[in-house]
Amino acid sequence: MNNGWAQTASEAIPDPQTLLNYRCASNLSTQQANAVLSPNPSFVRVLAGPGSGKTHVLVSRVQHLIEDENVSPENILCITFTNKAAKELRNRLERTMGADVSRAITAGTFHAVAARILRKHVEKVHEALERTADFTIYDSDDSKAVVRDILVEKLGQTKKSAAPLPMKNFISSAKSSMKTSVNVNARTAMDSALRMKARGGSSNSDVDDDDRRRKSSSSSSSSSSSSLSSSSAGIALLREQFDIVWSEYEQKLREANSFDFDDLLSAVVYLFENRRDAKRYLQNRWSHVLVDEFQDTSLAQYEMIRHLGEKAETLFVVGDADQAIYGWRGAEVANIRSRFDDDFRNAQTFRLTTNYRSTATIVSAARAVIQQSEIPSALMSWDAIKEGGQDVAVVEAGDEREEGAFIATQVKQMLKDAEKKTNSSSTGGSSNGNRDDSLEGLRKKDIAVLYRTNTQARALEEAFVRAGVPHVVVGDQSFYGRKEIKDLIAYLRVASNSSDGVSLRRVINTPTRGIGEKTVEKLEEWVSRCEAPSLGAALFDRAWAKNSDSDDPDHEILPSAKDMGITARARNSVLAFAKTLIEIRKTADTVSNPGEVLKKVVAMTDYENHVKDKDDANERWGHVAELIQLATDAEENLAENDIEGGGGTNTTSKSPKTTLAAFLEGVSLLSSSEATHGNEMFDDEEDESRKERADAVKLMTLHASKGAEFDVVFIAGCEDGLTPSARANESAEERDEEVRLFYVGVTRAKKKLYLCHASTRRRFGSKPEVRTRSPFVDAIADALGQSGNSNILKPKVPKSAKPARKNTSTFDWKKRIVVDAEESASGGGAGGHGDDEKARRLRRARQSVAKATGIDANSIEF
DNA sequence: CTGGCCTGGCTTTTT
DNA sequence: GCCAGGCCAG
Ligand SMILES: Nc1ncnc2c1ncn2[C@@H]1O[C@H](COP(=O)(O)OP(=O)(O)OP(=O)(O)O)[C@@H](O)[C@H]1O
Repeated sequence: MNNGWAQTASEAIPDPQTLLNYRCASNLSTQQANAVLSPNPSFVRVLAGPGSGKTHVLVSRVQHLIEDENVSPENILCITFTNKAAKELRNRLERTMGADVSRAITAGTFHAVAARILRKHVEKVHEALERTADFTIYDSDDSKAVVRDILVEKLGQTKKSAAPLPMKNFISSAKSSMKTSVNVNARTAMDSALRMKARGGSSNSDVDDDDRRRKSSSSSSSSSSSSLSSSSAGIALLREQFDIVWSEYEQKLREANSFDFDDLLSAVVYLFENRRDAKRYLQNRWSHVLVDEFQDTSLAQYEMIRHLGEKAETLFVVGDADQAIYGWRGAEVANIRSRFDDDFRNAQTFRLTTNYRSTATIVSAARAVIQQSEIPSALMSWDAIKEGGQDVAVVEAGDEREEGAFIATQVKQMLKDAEKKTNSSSTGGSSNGNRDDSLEGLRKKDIAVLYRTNTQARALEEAFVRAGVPHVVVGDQSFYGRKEIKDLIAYLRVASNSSDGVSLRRVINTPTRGIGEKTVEKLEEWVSRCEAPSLGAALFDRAWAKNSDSDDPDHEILPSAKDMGITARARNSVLAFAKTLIEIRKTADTVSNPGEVLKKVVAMTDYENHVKDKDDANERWGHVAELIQLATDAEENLAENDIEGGGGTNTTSKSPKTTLAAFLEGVSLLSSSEATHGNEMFDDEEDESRKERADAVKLMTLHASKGAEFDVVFIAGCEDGLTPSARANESAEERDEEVRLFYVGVTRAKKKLYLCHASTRRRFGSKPEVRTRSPFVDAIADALGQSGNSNILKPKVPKSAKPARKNTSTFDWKKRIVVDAEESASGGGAGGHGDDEKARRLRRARQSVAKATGIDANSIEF
């Protein structure tokens, strides 16, 4: 560490010649190069608008550290907002610096990095956390299940009246608004959550709405947006419930040797606060820390960075307060606005003021949007370098199907035009200066359709399938949400961590084996009677036996039926289950490939038969096969991501258990990996067919689009009440977050932006509702309309865009294909009575390709 | 205990 | 228009 500590920004700037050389070599503006080259030790904050090259600067900084400063890649930690972004960052580094480098740096989300830290260090804080290295990560569904059980068991609610989701969200708010939730009592947690809600984030009326509903279930007043949260009665009731739920929830997760998402961060912060040795170790390990999208960090995340950054050579954070869109889940803009500056007194701030991404027209549109903020943003000067033209279109459709049809047809047309242009190989841009609106060479992956709510994806996807345009729904959770997938994952979880109660209970009677609800209840009573730490321990590890002499080879797995308080018949079923799981666990302990373990699970449980009973047998079995494939491939991918591997000191050869735990961690944390699959991942690949498959139009939420960019962007559902959401309308902060969200969406577009809205839209399956155009679109129309020649196009929605054969074809949602009425009738239940194996496999393959390519399943040839 | 059929509640946004 | 939970017959 040299003495350059107290440098001011201007002193820190490298000499002009170096700067110039560097700029030329790496394609950076002066502003950007200044940030990139800031000498170590450096505490840098880059504040800049969309498309100004923040991520570009962050990547360049990494490159600079490695190439010019001789920093070892192992010592670099990059934190991104999504797993997708982490992967992209790795890809970019791989392209410029090779696979060895990109593999050696640590890149991941806060949660992924926290999980890795804990795998190695949790047991150092065992006294407080009571977790071991093979802990399970509970996803939202798992947490919800835990809360539901508590509501039913401890608060005497029925399964139906219980509303676990708002309570779970409230717990999550509490956790993300504190530095750490470890050892915090219910009262403190609740106060913290309430403060966060009051500060502006999101509405907290959900919890109270629920209480109200339960109390007076007859009145279905839907228009009640008045928040009961401010009423002391509401608070009191909530507090009463929360007191019980909070401590019970924490207890249950401890018993299950599990962390929820928020716990991962809390646990790491607790570790840093209490174990200097671990903190030092990690500070040394990652002496260079870089964080993208810093405006959306929570307090716990900020703390993680603060601890790691204390001794860092480089602490480099990048963000834009105008793009903060996660206030509703506890992100605090103050982290980038002021906290960073306050805590790191010698921090330098760099600003970037050029937008390299979008045309001037799109930049103007974006400006018009952000000016809608009620609490004005400190919008910095910010200019486009790309000349503008008629780049923004407003499209009105009759309803959501027509909207989808328009988008899909328009996409198809643009792709066709682009191909024509490319083929006729026009010898170059007729001199129109900086204006590059040619969509020549436009590829499907350069097009995105963005929307506010996930449900909108349905109509849009249907339109793309009908039009035969290949597409991916980014962030689609549906695969991991499937019953058969959850079942099998639950088996793996129990094998990995037998304390995992949620998974054990899911699996104990799937496939059904005569262990019903009553039996499970009795088993639980038995577990507490014999003071075993968990049901899993009692069933598989003889934790019911008082004497610990379990080495006796003749010992019984379970005691007598009488001791267990169940019938002999039930005991037989339970014993068979226990044996099955012990066997599976043995495999998991010795075989390092998760796919092999899965195969064992399927074999031991006769899962194929279980699946074959159902009518969607082929479909389901196909998913099982897919999961096995995924798990089989996982082993090699996981090797890349080991944080302790490259450090030099600890080259632990990975045990099968570690590999399995890592695979499961991946499943919980990065279920959006599917999306990455369809992206740039295979873009450099030789294999043309893979490349072809990776090229698809992207459908995603506005939230998921953060950080990305596309030549052509469609924003669907630009209607008041949807975008902006009617549910984020209780405070200026909430409304402003909607403004910023739309701003993010608009600024994803490089060349063309289509703002689509429907004059009527169906909610659920009911009657179409009349909708009005979003005020955001009005603002853009006003702003662009004034600027002389109207830059707004108004394409006609062609009537032919409507699906032609409305009555003869239906859309099969499970398979995502259009099914002809006749064919589906004659094809029977597609169950394949007389089908020989070959035909069945072919059909399955067609269906999965149909989804990825958008081609009608029946027309696919192999 | 199991499975099939019926009902109501639901839709912001995500690691 | 979907899914989880409830209800009921075997
Ligand atoms: N100096 C430069 N010259 C030319 N193009 C640049 C330059 N810097 C960045 N770009 C390009 O501008 C685009 C936007 O860059 P980048 O994604 O890094 O911006 P960002 O600030 O992270 O945006 P956002 O805030 O929207 O995520 C990219 O396509 C990038 O290649």
